[in-house]
Amino acid sequence: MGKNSLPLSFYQSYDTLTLAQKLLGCELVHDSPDGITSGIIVETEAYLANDPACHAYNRRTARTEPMYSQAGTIYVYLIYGMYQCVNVVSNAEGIGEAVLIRALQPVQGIELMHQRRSLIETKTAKKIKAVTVKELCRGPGKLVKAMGIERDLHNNQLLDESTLYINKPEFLDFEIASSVRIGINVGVALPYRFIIKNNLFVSK
DNA sequence: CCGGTGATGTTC
DNA sequence: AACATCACCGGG
Repeated sequence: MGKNSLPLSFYQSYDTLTLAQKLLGCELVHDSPDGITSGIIVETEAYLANDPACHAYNRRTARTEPMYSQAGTIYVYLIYGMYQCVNVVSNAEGIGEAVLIRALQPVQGIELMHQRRSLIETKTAKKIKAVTVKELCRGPGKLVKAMGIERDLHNNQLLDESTLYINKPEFLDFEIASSVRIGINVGVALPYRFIIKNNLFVSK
């Protein structure tokens, strides 16, 4: 928390495709009761209002309503019954767009991230094999688990008095590469995925 | 490869 | 009320 965190005006200053790139190199921080965890954002995807892969595409419902609120709002959703993903809402109020955070390079609270990732919530709660630091936040479901992001953050804002916020860029000198997005069936040709080129913490 | 898992949106 | 869909992950 403090002077390094991005103000709402930052999220409001760019269109969604630009914001998805501007967030690369910034530090996502979660100040939870268990401790602080954080990581550099190394991979994002943009979801636009005219984009069939976007949850808010031709839909304005209870679930997608936060996507229509002001930029800097947090959109968390359940996917495949088991995993949560976190998005930064973008663009003006009334336009349903967001940026999905897909991978982090862990910085703070790495031990806590390991603890959170070490169990899966099956009936048996059996242990999964040990993960390396590189694997801790490599994927949208994994990073939400490692960061301890819960559904209660949904529809909150990324203010510095929030428990979840984003700091100004830690990395400044890098190249951005773009590609098609992962795991979707529509809008497959759109090059709306952005990564820090040559970063080892990007997902496959 | 393939199945687990449950909310959501759409259709009937 | 029933069904198809899904911005994922881990086991094999």
